[in-house]
Amino acid sequence: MVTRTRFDDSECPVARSVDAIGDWWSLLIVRDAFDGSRRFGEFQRSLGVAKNILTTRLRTLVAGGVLESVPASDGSAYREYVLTPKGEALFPVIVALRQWGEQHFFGPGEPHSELVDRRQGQPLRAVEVLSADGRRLNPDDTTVHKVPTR
Amino acid sequence: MVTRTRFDDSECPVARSVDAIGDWWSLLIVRDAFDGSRRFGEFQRSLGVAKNILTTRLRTLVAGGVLESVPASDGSAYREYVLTPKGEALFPVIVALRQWGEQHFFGPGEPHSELVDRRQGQPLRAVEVLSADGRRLNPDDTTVHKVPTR
DNA sequence: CACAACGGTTGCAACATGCTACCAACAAAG
DNA sequence: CTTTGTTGGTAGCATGTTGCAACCGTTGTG
Repeated sequence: MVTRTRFDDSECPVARSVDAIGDWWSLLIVRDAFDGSRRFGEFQRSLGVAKNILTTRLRTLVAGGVLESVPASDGSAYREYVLTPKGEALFPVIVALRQWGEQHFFGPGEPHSELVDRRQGQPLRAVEVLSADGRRLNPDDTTVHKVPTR
Repeated sequence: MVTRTRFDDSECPVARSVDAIGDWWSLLIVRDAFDGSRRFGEFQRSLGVAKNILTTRLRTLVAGGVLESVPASDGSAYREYVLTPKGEALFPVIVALRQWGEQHFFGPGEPHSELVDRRQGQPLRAVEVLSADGRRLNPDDTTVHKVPTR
């Protein structure tokens, strides 16, 4: 086969997550959904993606339980795509990716969109990995317990 | 053109991050690097990826400053691939993805690999998004400041 | 020196991506 | 109610990318 390799049966949660999202477009769709996009046309204009691609990605995300297709909120006969709780749980992933990008791909004065705390208008604190008792962990402070392949 | 669309000039940091990583294989390579893999063959066996794919992905990651190619630590003439500081900064992204996967893609008793605190052997605390003053933020508590497109 | 392991490269065939054109259902204006 | 524009797609095509398998030089090993 030459289809893209699937990871949905991996015992590694990272692999399954990656598989469920599907591709980068899907992740940017989720980003836009966090940012308030709901309609097909909104996603299309914001992303500049071809409509057939957007169609398949939205379908995949709905099938994967990340998005949900609901009747439009303005009473029209169209439909809208909104995040499910499972989709909303991707928030830390998107924020972490955003912060990584901010730190490494923009020059000091280079403008970029910014995610801020709505209540105070302040940028967010950097996402951290913490131990059960609250210590800040670096990669070296952790280790992976592999499950025996049986 | 039919090349995959690039996002490296987007003003959105999420898009640039996504573009820099390249594809899912690359992310899994980074995951394995956090898990201690260093050699070409280690990545290849762990991922089961075709060698030509692995070759190009490693090259892309090195070019993007995520990995670095260094002389092998065992004194042999081979080379190894290790994370740069920029690559290590992806740690929260991987952990967040892992936790999302754990929560949504495994049955209660289904076995999966697990990332634990090395010192105490305990699973990690869930990654959270916090405001500057430490409040836990949900997606609705935040808003994106878009930069004018000029 | 022989032989295996390592780290690739090359050449396909199949699939995915992206573009453009097309189209049906809906909405708004007249 | 008819015209016109918007919304949300589908269909077809050219090209790019993926994955497999075969091959190959270099390095380590007995």
